[in-house]
Amino acid sequence: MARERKFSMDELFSSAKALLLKHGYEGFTFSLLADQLNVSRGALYKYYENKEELITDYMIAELNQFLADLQKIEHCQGFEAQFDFLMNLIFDMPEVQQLIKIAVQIPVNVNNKVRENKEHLDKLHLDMYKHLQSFIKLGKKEKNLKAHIADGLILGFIFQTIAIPNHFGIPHAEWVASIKEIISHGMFTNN
Amino acid sequence: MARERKFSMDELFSSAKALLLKHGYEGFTFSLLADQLNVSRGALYKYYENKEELITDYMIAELNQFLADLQKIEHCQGFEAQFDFLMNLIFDMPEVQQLIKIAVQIPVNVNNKVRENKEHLDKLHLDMYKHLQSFIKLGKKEKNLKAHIADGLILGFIFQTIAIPNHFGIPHAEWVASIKEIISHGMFTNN
DNA sequence: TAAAAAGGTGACAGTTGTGTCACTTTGGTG
DNA sequence: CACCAAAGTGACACAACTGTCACCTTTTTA
Repeated sequence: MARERKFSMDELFSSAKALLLKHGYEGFTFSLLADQLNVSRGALYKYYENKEELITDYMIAELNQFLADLQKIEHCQGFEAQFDFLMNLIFDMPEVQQLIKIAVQIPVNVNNKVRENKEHLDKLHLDMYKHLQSFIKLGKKEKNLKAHIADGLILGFIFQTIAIPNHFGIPHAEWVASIKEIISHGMFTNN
Repeated sequence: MARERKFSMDELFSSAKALLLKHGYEGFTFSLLADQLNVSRGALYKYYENKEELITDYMIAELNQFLADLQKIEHCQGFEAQFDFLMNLIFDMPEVQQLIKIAVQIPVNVNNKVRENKEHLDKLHLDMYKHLQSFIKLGKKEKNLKAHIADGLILGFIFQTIAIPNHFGIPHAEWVASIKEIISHGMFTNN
């Protein structure tokens, strides 16, 4: 029993995402977002008291989505298949790492809702790492991954590489294949 | 014939650097910088008309320093030595990549000085890539680097890896050694 | 069809950042 | 010592962002 909304939650989140990536946390404002959604600034305050609440709320949704996709890694049999699955997943959502970086900048002393959201985010982030850790463990057990390299570095390495800027416009397929090759066997020949 | 300055150019640059890395381009303000230097905001306007001029000026200095250090790569004989030199250099200046990213956000329509500075920055950035490109060429000639992987990806890969966050506090020496190993020969065993 | 509920608007006051400028402080030089 | 130039200060006017609120609009349902 109410009027129709001028924007959906999905539209709000995807606009927020674009603005966050473009302007960074401190450059993100309600004015920019309202303009993007063709709505008055005041309307946004019906849903969120301040930008910290809005951003954390959006990020929880984004990370939940990523985690849901990540769960499907269980359907892949064997390490090689799981490795391919993970690489493709990360290539499909290359912004996740950047967003996690932005999340760190959000101050928690704004109000209780923000503090709760931040804790929720931390929990999701930890969950993500636990899942990936078990993937790494499998890799080391199956003797595909070098055992002497720390788990945290292996994960960091994989996540970081998808953020390499493709300045020279190398075709996506070649780009992905080369990155997989370097991660797997390095950029040195065997002479 | 003048009064002594309350801050040196070096102090100004290193404060600017810290604030840029902490708050990002849009979060950087003259107020923050003035506070950091224990000086009034007005004093800064004696040197720069706006933050764009200041930031680009600082970045030119930073990139010049990096390029000067990079030139010394010529003193290293052979690809392996140059590779080690480059990795160590990049590990000593891990912020350079992040700063280049920030530089992209600076609008050029502020005034002519900013436009000139931005062009200068682009030139330096290009110089940097040219130097590194010749290093890559040497590597491919000596058959140490896989020839079928694009130069741009090899460089991007090396620069990107130094930005991997060391969340779990792995000791620096182990961290660096592992990264060199993965870049060189990958994270897979040879079974 | 009138009331209720939710969505939306524009204006207001407060805060923070910007750019400028008249003025003061400091230190070297004739 | 007087003066000059560079360095620094604080106040002013303006612009942008923030949070709130009275009021209007749209839709449902009793």
